[in-house]
Amino acid sequence: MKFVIVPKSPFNFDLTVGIHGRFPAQCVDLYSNGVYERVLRIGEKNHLIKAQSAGLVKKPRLSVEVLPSPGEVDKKAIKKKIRWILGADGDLKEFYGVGLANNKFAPIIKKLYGLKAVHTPTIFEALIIAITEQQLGLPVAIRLRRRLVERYGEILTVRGKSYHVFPTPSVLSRAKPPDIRGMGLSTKKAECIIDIAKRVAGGELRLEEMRDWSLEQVSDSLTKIKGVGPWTVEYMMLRGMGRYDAVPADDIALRSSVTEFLGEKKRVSAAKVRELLEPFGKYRGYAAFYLLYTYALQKYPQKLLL
DNA sequence: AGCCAGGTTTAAT
DNA sequence: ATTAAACATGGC
Repeated sequence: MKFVIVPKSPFNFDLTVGIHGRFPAQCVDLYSNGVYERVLRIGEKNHLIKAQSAGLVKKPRLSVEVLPSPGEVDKKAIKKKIRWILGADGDLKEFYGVGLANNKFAPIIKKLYGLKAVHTPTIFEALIIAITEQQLGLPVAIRLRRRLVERYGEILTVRGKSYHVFPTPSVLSRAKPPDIRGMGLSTKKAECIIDIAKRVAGGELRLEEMRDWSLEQVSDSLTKIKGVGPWTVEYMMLRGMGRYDAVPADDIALRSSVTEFLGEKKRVSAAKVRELLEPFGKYRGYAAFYLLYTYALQKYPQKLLL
């Protein structure tokens, strides 16, 4: 199946999905030479998505291919999900309005014009990613995550090329802590990941129903799980739910970024991050995302090796 | 060499 | 109430 997506303008496709190509060790979202590829699980079936830009930042158009072609029933769900993971429907107008009026923030927006926040297909995936990224440097965390994906995720082969699929809750629920520990994750993270997978697979934890809960409701509910704290929930809400009112203020990289790019002297506190991003209102999470992206561009200018 | 890098919990002071 | 330790690994 081939079709065209018209994202809300402006949309810089290569900048937006290019973040994935910056960390090739992460093997679920692929980006190289202008082509984005990843496997989506729809129903019980895996489909490879290939997308590339066929337009301009101010007149965005994406050409998309889905392999194997989905049945009639799944077509609509797949199209909707692709728009979601690419951030095609994100509205930057209000965020840019506030940001451009701030002389410290305006250069960041000008440099990243048309960058949208990408999303994980499922909240579960974002939550597992957040746990693996706790406290570790990004390159290390992504390598550990890759081992998890390689061990527990399915493989979809299309036209002779194999693609990794993010593991399902069901498969991860059957993992044993020592196995995950053996991949380099801490025992605590291993237990936490399995615990969450069991709850999701068992239907007790229905993450997808939390999309329109308040920040506080989501946070209160999820931080009851051992190993899930405020940062994990806030980070997950940005990446998995597209909740741009969430700010992972404890994030060391965000604090560093705010310090450097908003002109502070010493590394700012989480409280200071919240204070400085408060003028962005319900788009403060977008401000956090732009700051984190700016930080990553500077810190990881080259592609990272495996 | 040693400390820091995209946290959070638990247990020992 | 504070502090230490736990997961890997490269850069400064």
